[in-house]
Amino acid sequence: MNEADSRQSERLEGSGRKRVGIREVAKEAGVSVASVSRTLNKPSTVSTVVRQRVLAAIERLAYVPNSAARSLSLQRTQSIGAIVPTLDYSIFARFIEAMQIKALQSGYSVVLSTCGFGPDNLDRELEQARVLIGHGIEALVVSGEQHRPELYQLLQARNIPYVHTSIYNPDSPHPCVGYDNRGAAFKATEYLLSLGHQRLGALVGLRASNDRMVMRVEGVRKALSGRGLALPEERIVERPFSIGPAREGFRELFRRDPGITAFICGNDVLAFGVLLEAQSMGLRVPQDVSIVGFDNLEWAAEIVPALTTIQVPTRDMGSAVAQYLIGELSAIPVARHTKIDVSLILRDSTGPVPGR
Amino acid sequence: MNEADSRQSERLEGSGRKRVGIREVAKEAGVSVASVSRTLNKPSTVSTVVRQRVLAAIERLAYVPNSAARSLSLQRTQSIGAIVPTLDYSIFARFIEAMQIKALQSGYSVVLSTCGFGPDNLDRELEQARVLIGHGIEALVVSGEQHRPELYQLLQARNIPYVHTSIYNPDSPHPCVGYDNRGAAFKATEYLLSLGHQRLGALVGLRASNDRMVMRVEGVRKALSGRGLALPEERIVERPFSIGPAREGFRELFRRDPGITAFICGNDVLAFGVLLEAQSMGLRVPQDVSIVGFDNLEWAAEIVPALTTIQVPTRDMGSAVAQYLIGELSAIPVARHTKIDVSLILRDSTGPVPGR
DNA sequence: ACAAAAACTGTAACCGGTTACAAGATTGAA
DNA sequence: TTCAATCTTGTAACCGGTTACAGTTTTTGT
Repeated sequence: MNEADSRQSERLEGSGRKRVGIREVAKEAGVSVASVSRTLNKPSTVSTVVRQRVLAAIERLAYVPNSAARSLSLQRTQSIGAIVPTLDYSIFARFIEAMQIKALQSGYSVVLSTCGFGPDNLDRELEQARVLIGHGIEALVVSGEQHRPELYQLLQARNIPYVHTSIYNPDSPHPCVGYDNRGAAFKATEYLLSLGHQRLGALVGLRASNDRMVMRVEGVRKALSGRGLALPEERIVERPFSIGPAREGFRELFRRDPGITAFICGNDVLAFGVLLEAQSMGLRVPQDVSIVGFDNLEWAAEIVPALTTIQVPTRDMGSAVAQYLIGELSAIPVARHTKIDVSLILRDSTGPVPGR
Repeated sequence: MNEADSRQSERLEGSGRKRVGIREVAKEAGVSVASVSRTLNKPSTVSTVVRQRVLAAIERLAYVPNSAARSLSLQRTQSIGAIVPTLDYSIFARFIEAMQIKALQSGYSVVLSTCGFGPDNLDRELEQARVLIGHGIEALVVSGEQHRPELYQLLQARNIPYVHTSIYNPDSPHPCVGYDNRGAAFKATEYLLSLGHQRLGALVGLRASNDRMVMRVEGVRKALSGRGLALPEERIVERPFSIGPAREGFRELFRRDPGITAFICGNDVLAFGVLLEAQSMGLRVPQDVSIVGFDNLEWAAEIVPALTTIQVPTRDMGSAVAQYLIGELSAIPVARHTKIDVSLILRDSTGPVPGR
């Protein structure tokens, strides 16, 4: 046994004394292990005298049950997995936070992973899911509805409940708790159309690895086609979700078509980049160009001009996801598809089309 | 057995088929369970032919090891707990994300909890720690160095390694990975002093439940007292970390003392609120008032004027924390106190004191 | 007072991995 | 060719809880 091993086992055993298990407690209290277990889990099935002797013994020995043994025996780990693209975006952070708080109320912990926004996100997601399943999660939540088929195989083979989130698709065979991305983008576009805009540009995330972006573009197109208009691919630019790339993306869109009067953005960060770059190019917002974001981040109301955007109640979504999964796990009937309502927040970054 | 139980056990058993364990894999591959276990854990001790048959069987049966059983056998859960005030602040989100990614490289998962910024955060932290320990975390990271004594008792009784983070205190008996809050605030204040400012105001978070804020105020005071100046309590206002309260906090500070020429803020969100409110009151930044933030959030460089602030490499801190804890767990010698360097980023929200 | 029912308690098997130990196979040297 | 050293492999005990089942005691009903 080398030094590392000995320090290791020292930690495990806890300063020399032998680790106390349920058998030691039973002996100390002069009862059987079953009585100890019952005292802890179903106190009502045990006589007062036994219960008190057990509790005293537990106290005396500073006994703490081993959760791995309990999990193994019960075949439940009391933990839920979550995979999101990143935590470094308020929407997801709030979502996870709300979900974690809700889960805790039912005694579940949340085990977290991120898969990024990159082109390999589906593979990374699958990989993370393997790790999480290996860690014994009882349920899993993933973003969007585009996933590797192997993911579903893994989950279904083990009968692990899961949900798609950030999207709402009542026609999907998969359960989901989310909002209607298409509808939200449709609504925003309708509003721009009502202001007279006809030539829109879109700055979105990487659609190849983000189905929400695909749906939002579809929503824009649906609204446009209702008026005989269109959003050609050359007026769509994809950029990562940060300000620098967004500014550059705006220049690219403007270069391709300086006649665009309204920019619809994949999220508020992109919108902020567009706003900054437009302003630094001397364009007035909203007099010269209108800008619409998505997510309603905290600062969206505060920047100048305040951003017109889509409000998404992410915290509610997090709670609802936890509730759905816990419902599934406790065999409480829950709706397979839950719609979270979003709303269009009108602020100062949008205005009538110029020259009207 | 009621309906709920039957649905429950149906899930556990997996659509009729018996759950595959290591014994099923062994049978499928025509080897012993030991060989399967060895193929997974010490492939070099197993012949190529056996290894391949085992891997094929694992593939065929879509076998995933049961982590509870593994934990029980090895006496380790391969998970690390983390408690942060909130995820809904980029600094913490990035920290957790980096930590999670680093931990994963060594096969550890991160189990997450939040305790808020409120006055009860220490109690909530303790409560969350209990849950996490109950979940079998092998190590724990907490923010700051102010914690309930019971927390340390819990951890020490079980020999669970832990770190303080977001602070650096080489004199503490507790290990930490963080930055020097006092020093950072000192540096920022020195800079303001060099610009001729003498009358500073501070808008910070709730100090009663946030020792980082206490230290930052100390840093400011230390720099001031070096020049025979002071920061009286009436020029300190505490507000929650969001824009609305920050704006209101600025008004309060301004009301108490309209002669303040520089505002040093507990973080960038507070600084942004101050900036917005100052501007909306007709004050020019930095000609009339200077503003300094803390954290260097993504948009700090982009707002107008760009924010002078303290840059904190939170991702590095997250990695370092994971590394420290994993080092402790593997009995690899690691420094007990790790300092993360921060730097003052000079931008446009600070300028010479007016009238000079 | 006595039988039946209810309440309580204990024994031992089980959950699904890991690994000490023993046994069998292979290699290499003499 | 033979025997020891080395490499592979398998068996079965263990990790620390839970709980079915059986046995014992107490309560209840008549």
